[in-house]
Amino acid sequence: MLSSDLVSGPTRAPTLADVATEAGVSLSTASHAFSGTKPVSAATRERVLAAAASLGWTGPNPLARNLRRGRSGVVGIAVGRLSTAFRDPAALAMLDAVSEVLDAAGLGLLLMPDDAEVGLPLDAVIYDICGRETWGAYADLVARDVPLVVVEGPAWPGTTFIDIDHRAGAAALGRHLHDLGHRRVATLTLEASHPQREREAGLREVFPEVEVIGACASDVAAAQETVGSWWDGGSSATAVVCQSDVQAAGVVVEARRRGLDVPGDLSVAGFDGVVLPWLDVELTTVVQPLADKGRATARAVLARIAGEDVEDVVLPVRLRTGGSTGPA
Amino acid sequence: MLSSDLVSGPTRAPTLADVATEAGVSLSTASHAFSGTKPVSAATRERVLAAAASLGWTGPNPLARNLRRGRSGVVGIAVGRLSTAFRDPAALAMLDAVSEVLDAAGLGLLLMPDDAEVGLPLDAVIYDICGRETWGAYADLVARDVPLVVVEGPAWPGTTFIDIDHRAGAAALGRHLHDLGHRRVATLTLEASHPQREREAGLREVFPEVEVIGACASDVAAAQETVGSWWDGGSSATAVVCQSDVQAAGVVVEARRRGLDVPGDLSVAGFDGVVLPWLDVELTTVVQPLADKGRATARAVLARIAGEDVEDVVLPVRLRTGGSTGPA
DNA sequence: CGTTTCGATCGAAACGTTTCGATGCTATCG
DNA sequence: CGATAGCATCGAAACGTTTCGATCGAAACG
Repeated sequence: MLSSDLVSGPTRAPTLADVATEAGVSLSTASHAFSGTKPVSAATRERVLAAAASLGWTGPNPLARNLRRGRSGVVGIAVGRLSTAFRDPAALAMLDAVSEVLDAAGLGLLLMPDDAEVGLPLDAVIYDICGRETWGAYADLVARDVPLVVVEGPAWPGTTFIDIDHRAGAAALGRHLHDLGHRRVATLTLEASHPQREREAGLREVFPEVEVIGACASDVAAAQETVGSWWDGGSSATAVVCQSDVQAAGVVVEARRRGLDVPGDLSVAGFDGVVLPWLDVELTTVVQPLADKGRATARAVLARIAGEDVEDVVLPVRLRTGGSTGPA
Repeated sequence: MLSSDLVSGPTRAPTLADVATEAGVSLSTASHAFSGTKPVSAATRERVLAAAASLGWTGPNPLARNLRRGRSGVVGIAVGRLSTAFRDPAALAMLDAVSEVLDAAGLGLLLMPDDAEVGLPLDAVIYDICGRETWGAYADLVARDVPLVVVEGPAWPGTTFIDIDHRAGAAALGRHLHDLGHRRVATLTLEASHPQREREAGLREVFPEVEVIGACASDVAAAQETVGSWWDGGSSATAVVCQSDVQAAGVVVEARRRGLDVPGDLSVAGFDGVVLPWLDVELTTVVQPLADKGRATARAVLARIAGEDVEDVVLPVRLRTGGSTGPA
């Protein structure tokens, strides 16, 4: 009872309509047999499944389903250049959590290099700030009414925010150093951005006169270079506060290269609370709940897609003292 | 001449049909005015564009366009758990190149956690082996006739392969160590996989009796632990050959922690040729053209999508000697 | 001036689903 | 026994494009 063309040419892939015909039921019944949206008698379902198998039908065409449903099942995540965005383990940890939640909800995660034209159907977009401030696609996405979730970002209208308490974390770190007797403190910053501004404000609650070494990406080599040329310029401090553990690691490496002992001659603090197995000192750092942040982000995405109202989230951080800071 | 409902309820987003009506042209003409598929008089185009602007039409609905075209514009890339897959800079460098080429072609890159059910419309899928051998979605994708490009993978029917010359690289590395006088050589491996088997074969061309320390992921901590317990078990060698620079870095770190000098007491070699700024010794390694590999992969994807025949690719590697290896 | 060619426009047919509403039909209830 | 409910099934209408083929003038040609 196979369908006609055994001598077929470039066989068109079978559609649900073909399956329905083969099974001798209507298109809608065939659909229900698969989706389970409406009840179908066992016998009929059997027949439909058999027809599908015999025709080699591989399930509903996702393109058609998407159009019908008005959903693509894909969430975009805007990152800068991939290799720089994910070089920091903190970004990865968060991405991991996002992916896990989205995956469980049957959604895919699409990497959006920063300035990509978005000709793709996205159900929502996550914008993970990494020291960036502008976003080429923002206006376009707003115009298209795509739900937007911004992580650690500036206040853009129409977006949901997921953030951490940068200021409190930085302030706690400042107090820790102050308690240790440090007075000449310098800081290595990220590019101007919301998290950077908040953290600097927190640090200045304790050290109003903190010196800015310079700004660089969250990258070991970049941090080495930036702090290195600062030292080369004759500057110094008893403690350096960084904006990521990766930066801090760069400062530690560079300090040692120059014969400085950490924490004997120099205290170094980071931010994030990631694990850097290759660094033989445990960094004093502000631990942020990366997995929670990722999950909160993903949950916000799901809620926004579902059309629910979503409240912004600010997650707490905590200070973890390690061996990279000591008495001044 | 604005359309009717100024007091509209939950306004349905305007469609191209609305634009056409507003502009007083047919649907097909409106479509042509945007896509440029067929010539349209300047005056008409003007009118259509104006109508689109006045209605706030944001361009063709990607879902509908995709269904019509039979393309989704999305390419999947199968990775394991994201955080482990991208912890190695080598994976990132390659991903970066893939993304760049795909992006230029207007395609998006979707991260596929390994065992995800693929209910999404993918134009093609990249399977980047990272010591993995099986692939849950493989059968499904083949059944759906999705073009598959496998990087460094086993020979699966119907897929295009992008590979590097593992064996020659490993053999060159072996000869280098042999020339330095090493005879007691051990190797840290990846999980059993095509690249691992090839590399081990290459190494055995020079050291048939090479001892296997153990298998672990390309991760500093994992490498430290694996080689550490091997040493703890009383084993030793004058040189350790690793399957990635990250593994090699782990071995270097662990060796030093135990008071071994590299390369004085122990030579360590890696694979990949990535930059690890925090490691103060330049690794002897097999440099693989990561960006080329990524570009070749992306080009293969594009060609397969276009329905062209694509030949498998094997890229050459070269030995780079650094300060991590020395006389036995 | 009759014929051909070409450019601009239009109508209609896909693309392959999901889902709304309607239609019988068989049990259930009072 | 008539009214009501519930189940299985069906037909048809979306979803919003792109594109094929046809039509209609006007310009170009001999």
